[in-house]
Amino acid sequence: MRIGEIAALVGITPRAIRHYHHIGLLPEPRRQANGYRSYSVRDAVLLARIRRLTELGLPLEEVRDVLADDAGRELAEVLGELDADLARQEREIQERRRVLAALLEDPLTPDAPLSPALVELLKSAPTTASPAAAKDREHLSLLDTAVGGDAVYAALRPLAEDPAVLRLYERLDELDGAAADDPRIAALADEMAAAVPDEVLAEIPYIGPVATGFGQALLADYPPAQAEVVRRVMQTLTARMHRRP
Amino acid sequence: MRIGEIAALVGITPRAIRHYHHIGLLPEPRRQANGYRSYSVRDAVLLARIRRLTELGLPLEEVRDVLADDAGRELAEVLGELDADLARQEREIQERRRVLAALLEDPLTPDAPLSPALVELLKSAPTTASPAAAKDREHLSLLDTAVGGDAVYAALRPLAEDPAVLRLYERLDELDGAAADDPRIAALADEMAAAVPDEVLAEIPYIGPVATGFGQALLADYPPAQAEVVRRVMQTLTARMHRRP
DNA sequence: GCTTGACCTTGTCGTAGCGGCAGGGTTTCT
DNA sequence: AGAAACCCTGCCGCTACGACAAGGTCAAGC
Repeated sequence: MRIGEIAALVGITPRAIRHYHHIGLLPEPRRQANGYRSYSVRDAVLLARIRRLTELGLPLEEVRDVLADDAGRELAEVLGELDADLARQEREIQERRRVLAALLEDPLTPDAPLSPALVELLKSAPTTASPAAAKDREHLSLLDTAVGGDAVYAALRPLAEDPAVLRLYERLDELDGAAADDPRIAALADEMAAAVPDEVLAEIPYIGPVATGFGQALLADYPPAQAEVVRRVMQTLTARMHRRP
Repeated sequence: MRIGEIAALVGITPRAIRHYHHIGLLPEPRRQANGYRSYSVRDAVLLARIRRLTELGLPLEEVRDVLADDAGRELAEVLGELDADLARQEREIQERRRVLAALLEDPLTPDAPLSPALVELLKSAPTTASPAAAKDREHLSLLDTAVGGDAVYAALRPLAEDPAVLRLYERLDELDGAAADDPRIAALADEMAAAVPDEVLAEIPYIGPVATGFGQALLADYPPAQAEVVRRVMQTLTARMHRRP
């Protein structure tokens, strides 16, 4: 038999057969005078076994082991491991589909998939057009992957629902074009820091000193006066975290 | 932030981030004087979205589309397709596990995974030490992948259960070292061909002329006298297939 | 001041299982 | 005799990075 013939017989492609030769899964058959590979029925039987094993999802390397070892016990063991692996994959897929279903069911799906707990929190917050509030929501989506966990969101809920917080955001917005020594900065920073309850701080691992890379990056994201407010708030909060370990 | 910092923040590796830059999924940030990449909070938010999307199993190319398009509708569509894809994978895995369970349950599992129908057929056949019978069982395992289908095995069952067939195998075995013109050949070939019922021929697509690659390969698998028997049987059977289309 | 260790940089190779293509020879049908 | 349908070898491409290699940078400790 030539390669196309045996390939059609066992239902695989000639390319796959050559690949099996290449990796040593199937020995090269003898050649005809013209260089064509000449296959025997025994080759076909072997290829049929290979096909059935690979269709189960067995990697080629393990197929080789099974064919090499004078099978029996080896095969059952390998298939057992394969089943365990497939079971794991199945659980992973089901978990992902569970998350997906939750996302698709909620027509909100802002523009990024968020944890259900955070979606819940964002829903509970009053809507506002404040750019500062929008930016904070982005930071929350970062918190979602960086920290995660329902405890944070539970601690944040009173803050999110408090309409007074909106006024703080608006006052921050008003500092957009202001200078870094604007007189409104000190009071706003004090009030913002005071608005954050201890429970929230307890849930956030450790922001680190303001001079940290993340702190610098955060400040760089704001215009001067707002950055100064953020800097003071961070300083106050980290001091509070240190005082109450 | 430097790359290691932002990587730890969003829970991925620096290598992955560089990879995202390389494929254009995330734009390169500006560099510090020493050449280090300098990341902003916005980058972190983007990376967090990327991470959540990839964790769902979304390929990076589609993640790029979702981030590029001013999302909303696009996202839901992509996630819908993803869910359909995952559902398909889940079905495939379940099917494979179903087959695996059947194989593992049956302590027989000769040395290759066979279709349940074929296993059933082999069980129904009387055990024998005949080499010719063993070879035929290998050919059956080839038939399993080449043709498949319960109808073939149903048609073969009376043949498999017939103890008289064993005598035919034994007579074939006796021709092992014989010459190609042995006087026992003609009678044995006739009887073997006669033993194959029409129902079996009806289920086998078309063997093709004896001179075909497969026919040649099959004959090459037998010593001279046996090959001559097989050749005659094949000839008779193909003639019968032609007479009754 | 000098070393050590933990970072960062670029680049290349490897992964599983083939598909696709290039560039060439063979056989077979018309 | 030309075209279609085979066959050959060999190399690139795919996913989503991990694992090097070979070097530059920076803070801390001796």
